[in-house]
Amino acid sequence: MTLKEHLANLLEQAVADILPGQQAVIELERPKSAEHGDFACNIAMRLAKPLKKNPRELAQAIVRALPVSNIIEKAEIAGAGFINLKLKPAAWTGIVQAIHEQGTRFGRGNLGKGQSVQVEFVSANPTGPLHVGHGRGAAYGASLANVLETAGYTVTREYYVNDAGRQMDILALSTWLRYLELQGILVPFPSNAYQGDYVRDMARAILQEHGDRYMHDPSRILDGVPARPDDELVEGGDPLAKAQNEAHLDGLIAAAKKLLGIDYAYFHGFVLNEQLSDCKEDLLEFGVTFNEWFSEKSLFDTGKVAAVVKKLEATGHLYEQDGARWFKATAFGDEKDRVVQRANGEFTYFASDIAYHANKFERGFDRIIDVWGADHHGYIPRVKAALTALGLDAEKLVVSLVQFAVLYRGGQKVQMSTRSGSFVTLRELRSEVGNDAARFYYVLRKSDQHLDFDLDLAKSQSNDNPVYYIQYAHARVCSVLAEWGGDLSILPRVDLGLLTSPYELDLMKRLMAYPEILETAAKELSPHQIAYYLKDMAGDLHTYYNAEKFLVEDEALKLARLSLITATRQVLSNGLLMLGVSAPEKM
RNA sequence: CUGCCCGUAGCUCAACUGGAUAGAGCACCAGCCUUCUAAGCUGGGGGUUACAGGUUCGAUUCCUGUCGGGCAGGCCA
Repeated sequence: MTLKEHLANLLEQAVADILPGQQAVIELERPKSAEHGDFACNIAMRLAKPLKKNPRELAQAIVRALPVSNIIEKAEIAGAGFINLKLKPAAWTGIVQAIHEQGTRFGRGNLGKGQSVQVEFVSANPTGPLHVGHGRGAAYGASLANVLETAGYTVTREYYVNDAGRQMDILALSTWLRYLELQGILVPFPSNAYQGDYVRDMARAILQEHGDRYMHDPSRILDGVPARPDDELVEGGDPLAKAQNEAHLDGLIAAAKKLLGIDYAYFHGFVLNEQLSDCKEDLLEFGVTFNEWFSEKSLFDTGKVAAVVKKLEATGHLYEQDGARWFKATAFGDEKDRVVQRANGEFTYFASDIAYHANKFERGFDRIIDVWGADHHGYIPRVKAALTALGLDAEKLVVSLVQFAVLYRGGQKVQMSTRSGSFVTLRELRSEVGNDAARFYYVLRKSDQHLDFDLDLAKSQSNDNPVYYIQYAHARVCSVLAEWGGDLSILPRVDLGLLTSPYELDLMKRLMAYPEILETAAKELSPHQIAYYLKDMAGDLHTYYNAEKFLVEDEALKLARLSLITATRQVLSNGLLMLGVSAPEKM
C-alpha cells in the first residue's frame, strides 16, 4: 500500500465514523504551496452540499475522527474547508527503499489490469522519407505505448502500411519516369508526382540492376493521356486545372500499367519495399519499434474490404447514388454521407479504413488508440459512425491527434511541403540535433498543441537545453558514486532516518510522485507530463547537490545521502527510458 | 460560410481534468567554482489566464457570445 492510499484509508474511516453509510471518494492532492501541507483533501467541501452542512465544521469533525497515525504530524483546516495533512519526515524514507527494491520496475502500476491495448501510430504512406511531422507522431506514439505498458496494459504497437491505392501508383510512376529520364527519354515530369531526389535514386538502382529492360517507345507513353494543364493555373488554385492535372497523372499511371504490363508490379513492389525498409530503419535508429506492420493491401487481397462493405449493405447502411455507393454516416452523427465505393467500382480509402478498424476489433483489443495527424480530425466521426453501424462499440476507439511540428532555425520558420520535396526529413533532424534531443523535444509539448521546434536550442549543449539538464543530473549522480567507489549493494539497507533537510524531503516527495505521474500520463495519454516531471526532479537534484556535500566524513550520513541520490538516479533513468532518451553516465 | 482545436509573463510552455496566493525555462538584472562535473546553483523584477457574460463555496479549466490564429469540409490519401 502506498503512502497516499494509507492516508486515503484513514480519511475514509473518519468519514465513515461520523457519517455512517455515507459513500465518500477520497481525493488527495499535492498542494502547490508548502504552507498547505503535504497532502490536501477536499472531501469536506464535496460532502457539504448534499448534506447541507458547513464545510469547515464538517472538516473539523473529520479531523477529530481521524484515526491516530504515526506518520501524520498535523492535520489542519484551511480555506473553504480543505483538510491539510502535514507528515513527519520519517513518512518519506520508505520510498527510497521501495525504489532500491524495485529498480527498473519502480513506477509500474496496475491501472490497465492487464487489458490489451493497441496503439497504432506513424502509419505514414511509404511514398518517401519520413519527415519531421511523422517524427512527432513516432516519438509520441512510442512514449505513449511505453507509458501504457508501465501502467499495466498489454500493448501492441502497430504501423498501418498504406501499400494499396493511388499514392503508391504515383510513386511507381514517378520512379519509372525518372528511369526513362536517365536514359534520355524526357517525358515532362508531372508537377503532382513525387519530386524528391530519393525517386531518382531508386530509378538509378533499377537501371543499374536491370539495364534498359523497362524502356518503352517514348511516342507511346503519352498516347491517350489527357493533356497537362498550364502549371500556373494549377498553382493558382484553379479547380478545373487541378482536376485536369490529376487526370493527366492518372492517364500516365494507366499508360505505365499498360506498357509495362507485368513489369509494373515489379516497379510497384520495388518502390514499396525500398521505402518501407528505409522507414523501418529510420524508426529503429530513432528507438521506435513495432510489433506489427499491417498491410492495407492484405485487406483487399483477403476480401476483407469487400466483405465489410457487403455487411454494411446487408444491414441497410448503404445506398446508391450517381453510380457510387454511399455510407449513411449522417445516421450516426457525421456531417455528410460518405462514399465507400466509387462509380468506377474502386473502393475508397475510407472503405479499407473501415475494414482495418473492424479487423482491430476482431483481434479483440480492449482498447484501440489511433495516433493521427491533426489534419485528419474530420475523419473521426465517419470511422466511428461506420463502427457503430457494424454493431461495434465505437467507444473502444480513441483517436489521439498530434498537431504539426514547425521547425525554427535562426529564429526563422523552416518551410516545408511534401510533394515539392522541400521537406526536412526525420533523418536530417536526427543527425542535426541527435536522437535524444529529438525524442525529448517532440514529447515536451502536449500532443494536441502546436509544437515550435527550435533547432538551435535542441542542438545547443548549454543550460538552455532541458534534455541535457536532465541527463546531467543522472551523470552527476554516477560521477559522485564513481568518486565514492564503494559497494552499491549496501545502499538499499542503510539507515535513512538522517535524511531530514528540506532538500532531502523535497527530493523524496518528488520520487514518491513518480507512480502517480505515470498513472496520470497513462489516463490522459500524455507522456509530456513525464518530461516535465523529470525536469523538476533534475532541478531538485541539482539544488541538493549545490546545497549539500554528499561525500561527507560522517559515514552514516554519507551512506544515507548516497542511497537517496542512487534512488533518484534510478527514477531518472526509468523516466528517460520511457521517453526513449538515453541516461548517460558521463557528460 | 460550417465544424473541430487553440488563445496563459516579452518568448516557448505547464498547471494533478473544478481547488487555495496561476507555475517553470529562456531572455533581463545581481551574486556563487582552491570543493562530489558551473551542461550547475541562489536571489530579483515581470499576469485583468484574448474579451464580455453565465453556472457555484471556488473557473485557466465547464456553458453562451465576440475577437484573433490553426486545421478540416473530395467518387484524394
